[in-house]
Amino acid sequence: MSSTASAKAIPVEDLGSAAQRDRRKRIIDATISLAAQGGFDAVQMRSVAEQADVALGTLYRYFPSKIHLLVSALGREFERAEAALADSPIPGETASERVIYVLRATTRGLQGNPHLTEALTRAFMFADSSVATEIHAVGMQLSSILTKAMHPERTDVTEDDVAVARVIGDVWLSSLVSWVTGRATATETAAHMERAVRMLLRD
Amino acid sequence: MSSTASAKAIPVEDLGSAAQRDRRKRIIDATISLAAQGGFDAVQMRSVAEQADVALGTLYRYFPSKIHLLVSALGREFERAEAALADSPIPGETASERVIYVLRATTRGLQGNPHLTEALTRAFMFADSSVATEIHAVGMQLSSILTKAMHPERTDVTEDDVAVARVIGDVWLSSLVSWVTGRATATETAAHMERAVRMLLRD
DNA sequence: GGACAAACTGGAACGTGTTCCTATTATGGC
DNA sequence: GCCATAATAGGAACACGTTCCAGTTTGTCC
Repeated sequence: MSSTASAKAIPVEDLGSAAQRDRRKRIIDATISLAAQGGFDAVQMRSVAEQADVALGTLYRYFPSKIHLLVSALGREFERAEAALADSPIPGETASERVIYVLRATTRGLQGNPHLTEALTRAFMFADSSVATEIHAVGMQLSSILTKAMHPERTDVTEDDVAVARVIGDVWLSSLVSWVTGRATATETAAHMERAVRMLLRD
Repeated sequence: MSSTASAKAIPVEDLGSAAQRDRRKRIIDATISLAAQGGFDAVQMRSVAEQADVALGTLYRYFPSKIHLLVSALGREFERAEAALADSPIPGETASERVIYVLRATTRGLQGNPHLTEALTRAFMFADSSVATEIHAVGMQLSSILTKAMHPERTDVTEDDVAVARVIGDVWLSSLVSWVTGRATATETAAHMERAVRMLLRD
């Protein structure tokens, strides 16, 4: 895994035929399935290609590296989480209560699938600038989830809100890394995150 | 790079002979030299062994994986930074001013050597529980640097101080990752960190 | 100094991410 | 339907982290 994979991934929009969109979907399905089963190490490019019923070269045409592949999978998982949260209003009287609720819900989802979380988190932390597009998408999703939890009614957010959301995101990521790498328990992780949120959103 | 390197590194204290301490030093020297030159990818185990004038098997006896090696190098760099800061009192009237000073100084040091920083940061983020000992040491160093900046006079620190220091450390790490992976400029990184510190230490 | 164990050397070998090449198959324009 | 082009299949080949082994050197105890 060199960190200098230079080629770009094929954007989803450029996938002309239905067969191509289907291949792409099969590839990400295979990725998530393998990751959920055995984590980062189990997502082997040959296995993904085989399970997606696609040649190795084709896999690399769609995703120029294992990291691109996993970060794209992360994006899809985030979309799911965002959609699930949008279904019902977020409970909680204050911003910090709502943010903690969202973090708990999301983290619970992640911790229910430790291998998958490990694989996706590792990929995210290892990604370099060649994955900037995919990373940026994920960052926007996270920021959107958090600012929505802070101010469910507002559609515009202040610069300060974004800054707070970014710090919370930072803490969340660091905690996630500590957890997936076995340096902290789920309980410790949750406690640390909630403490940080209360420090940042004193309401 | 499998994430399941199981063996333990040889603790420094267990290195009996002077020849062994010297080998260990040569290995870390070579690691830092290669990392400073070409980053994570340039730290190739064969190159490190060759430059340290040591057989590949011996390198693996001292450091059971590339990650252990780089995290140990990070520890040595942190020791240097901590010693440099201990030399003179930290300027600044308030805790946040002093913390920002320390972060600026440290970050400047890191950004003066982007390849080295990239290599060490990547390794830190990728480390799993088999590197827990080394990681813990680095975490303690960082925490100590930050709490000292917050309260230069005090020798005891409260639980709250440690929690704040941990959050600042989280933000610092995330920012560092954004920077080394080319997703944020040095200026953006610095601004984000300082903003976070002011949010956390309102003094 | 000799005998034994531990450490070291040099290098082969293996796994997995990545690249590359050729033959075959789908796709779109006429 | 037919051709030109692109996309895919299948698989060899390469790079680097890691493991392993046979032989040699170093260190320790008597």
